[in-house]
Amino acid sequence: MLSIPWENLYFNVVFEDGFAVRSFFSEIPAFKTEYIQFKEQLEDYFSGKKVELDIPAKLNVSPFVRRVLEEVSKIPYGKTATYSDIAQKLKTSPRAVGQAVKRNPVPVIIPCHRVVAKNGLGGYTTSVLNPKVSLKIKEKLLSLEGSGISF
DNA sequence: TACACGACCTGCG
DNA sequence: CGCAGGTCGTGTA
Repeated sequence: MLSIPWENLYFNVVFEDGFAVRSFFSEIPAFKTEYIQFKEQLEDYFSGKKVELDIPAKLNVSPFVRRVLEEVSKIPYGKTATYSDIAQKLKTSPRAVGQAVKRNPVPVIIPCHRVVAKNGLGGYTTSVLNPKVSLKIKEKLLSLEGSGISF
């Protein structure tokens, strides 16, 4: 487990057998951070260094969601893709993609914040926080990566 | 099986 | 602008 401070929040990750299984944002640190392998990598990321996160995750999701998240993982640091881009690659619909990324158990580690709507930002519902705050997080993650998005 | 519901998109007025 | 209609995987019953 670990909790890393960022902005006025904390980013928390749950590990099992060396795999990330769940991550979320919270106002209060959810865990007492023990030493783990990926702490420094994440701290670098949140401090604004351009690091491609490389953290193994164990996903307990449907085959379809897995395929979508697989595509999402390919979006490079600082870039974005639209829901319909991904839909086209997987021969499905943008809405189905939206549902799939919504079920991403490990936000940030699988960069679902890089998936945006064609006209706008799209949504973001990870964490225990309310939707408005969540969306703010998405925006800040994108600007942290310097995606050059202005809304 | 059936149905309602999206972190969407497109076309029409 | 607004809005209907299309889309397709999921959860629930």
